[in-house]
Amino acid sequence: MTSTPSPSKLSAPGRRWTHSDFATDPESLARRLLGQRLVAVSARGVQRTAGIIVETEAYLGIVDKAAHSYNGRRTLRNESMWGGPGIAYVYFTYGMHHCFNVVCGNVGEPVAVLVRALEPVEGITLMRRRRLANRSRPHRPLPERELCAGPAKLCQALAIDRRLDGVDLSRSLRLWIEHGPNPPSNAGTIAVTSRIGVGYAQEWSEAPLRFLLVNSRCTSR
DNA sequence: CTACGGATTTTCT
DNA sequence: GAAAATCCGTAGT
Repeated sequence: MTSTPSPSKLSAPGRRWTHSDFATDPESLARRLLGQRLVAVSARGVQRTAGIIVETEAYLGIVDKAAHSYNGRRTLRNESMWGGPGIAYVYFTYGMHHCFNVVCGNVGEPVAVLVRALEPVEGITLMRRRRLANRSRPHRPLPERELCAGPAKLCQALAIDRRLDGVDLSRSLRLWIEHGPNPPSNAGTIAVTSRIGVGYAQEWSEAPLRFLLVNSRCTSR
């Protein structure tokens, strides 16, 4: 009976990602995050929202003109990019939006993966309420597939903001990743394209660093 | 379905 | 002072 491997030691659904799971290069992590579950708990610990990650982008750090840490740029805003594997990097942009990244790589290496879209799984009613707040009326009905179909949309739906910048995803009670029902070897269903919204990055704007689950209806485009 | 312009304010030059 | 890892509403195909 001891010779039977326990599935829970591999990637059992629901098991939380640990520190070492994040310690890999951004391209590998961007692929491996697809199919995994992002879970957020409200500040008072009551409301829980979650979704399956269906779209990611890798940001390669010092060499990557599209990365906030390009050329070693280190400021108050992007300090979390140096926090090491498993740290959340949440930034504010365009005067009104938040985006959520998972820092990875080696300790002190400013590389990360932007989570761009989720398939909603838990707390869908709450997600819809949050997404409809602060919108001009009248508005058209908001289909479930659009609740988290974009990096700022998912932050709104899961109430991720700068208060979660710098938290440790392997230890936080507010934000973490759980192993999804599918193993990372779902490579056949992954499409790769250039990254969105980084036209300023010249030759790096075309790099194939965006990853999507082809069969998902919840991606950003 | 695609295309475009405005919103809105932090952040860094 | 300018840009920003975006989104939404409107207009058109």
